[in-house]
Amino acid sequence: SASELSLRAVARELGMASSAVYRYVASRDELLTALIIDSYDRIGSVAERADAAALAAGHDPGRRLLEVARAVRRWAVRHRHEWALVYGSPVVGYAAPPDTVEPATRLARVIAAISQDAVAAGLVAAPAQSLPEPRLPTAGVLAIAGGPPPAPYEDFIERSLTLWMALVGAISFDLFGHLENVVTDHDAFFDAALAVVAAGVGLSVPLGPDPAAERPVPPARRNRRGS
Amino acid sequence: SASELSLRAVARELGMASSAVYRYVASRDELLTALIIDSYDRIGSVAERADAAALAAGHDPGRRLLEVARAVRRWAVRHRHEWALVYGSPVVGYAAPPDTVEPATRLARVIAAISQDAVAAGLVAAPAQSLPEPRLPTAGVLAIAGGPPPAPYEDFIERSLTLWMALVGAISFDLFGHLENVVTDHDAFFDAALAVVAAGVGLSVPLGPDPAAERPVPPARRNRRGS
DNA sequence: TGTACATCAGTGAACGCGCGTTCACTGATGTAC
DNA sequence: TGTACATCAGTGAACGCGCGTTCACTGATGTAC
Repeated sequence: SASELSLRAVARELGMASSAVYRYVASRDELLTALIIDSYDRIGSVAERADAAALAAGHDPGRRLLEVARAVRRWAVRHRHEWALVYGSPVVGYAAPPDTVEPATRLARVIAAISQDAVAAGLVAAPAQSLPEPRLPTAGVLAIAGGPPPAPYEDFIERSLTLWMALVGAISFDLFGHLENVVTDHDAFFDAALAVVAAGVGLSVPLGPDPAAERPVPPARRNRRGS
Repeated sequence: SASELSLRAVARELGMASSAVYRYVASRDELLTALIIDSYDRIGSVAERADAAALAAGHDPGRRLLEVARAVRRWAVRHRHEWALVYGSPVVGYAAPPDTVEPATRLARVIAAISQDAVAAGLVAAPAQSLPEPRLPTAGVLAIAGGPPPAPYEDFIERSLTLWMALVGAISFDLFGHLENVVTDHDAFFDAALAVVAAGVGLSVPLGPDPAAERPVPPARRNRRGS
């Protein structure tokens, strides 16, 4: 997908000469970095907004996770190139600079927050088998999580990270074509896979008749300023 | 990674003129197809051999899954480009022909066989919450699985597919750099994540002190023909 | 209000590079008699 | 065993293309007096 993201292709998309791009970035690598940061930020903000909406609607952590996962997947389906840019094969000559790290964590933070809320609310089954010592998150991740989780959830950061990883993995797996001729309904399978992984983490994700169908489609509002 | 797999790059690697490659393939796309099929086949055969060895050693399904997952991951780490070729971002102008489908299923078949053996051996906890109807695998997948699974494991194919998807996802996530500065020990986290997902599927994967360490390293055998 | 000059966004031609693909060719190996 | 010819694996020059990058440029907008 790197060729769709060439400097000349971006210039073309913007309707300018390729040389004009150098007014804004110093090189192709800098352009790539800008595109990567922008994509991570968009994904992060989609996740944050979906969770905020679910929270405002009074949903429990399981349902929040489902809503966030669906929102991120919807974005990925609509922005395949950007998704592949950040979560697909690394671009060959390119090494992501440190500026990309923070935006990349935004999605993970949303998942982590939902997980922590679930633990705090007593909704998470204590793990049947705790992951063995030693604990694996780096100091940086541990700091973000606000220190090690309370017993008997000592390994809960590892479980949260697994959830995050599986979410990204499920979206990529489908987007990159590996569910073609494997599964009949990609949306339904995504929900199911999320529920399976979440169960492994100890979280319960609502299944079955699409919860989105619970709320009837609102009538078209033609005039947002109308009473 | 497509640029490392250009026709000219492959010719260079082989020490021949780029035009000589046309003696063997008709176009770049055909070369790509050959490389993809070869990679899928290697991955499949690594998985099959690892499972056969684990089976011969008398291991239970959980341990077999762990051994297969580790073997596939080890291969992926050593053949990053080939892994990215099949499981990374799709190559832009390229559509995989039907010949690639069968080799692509080999890894999935190994995972499915382990899952089925686990169910048959009564080692799988009946799911707390069954995935809702309708069933999602395509007719082709159902045929390979030997028909719908017995109650109360009706949704077991979906669960198996989730395991397969998460395995690929975990390997890619690490390989593509998303665990950098997230986790201290990538090997240990991989095992842990596998165990978490497997738990969601109902399978128990052995954890803790590396089971590979149980068997002492055999003394070097210099002469395989010796008594 | 008008003039002179600086700033700034964008142009278009040109460069060298690696790519996929073609084409006429070469030289070694195999087969026929 | 020796000669004549076909087959076959691989060569190397050439093509047109899209790429990243440079450079001197143009014309519109803003500022100083």
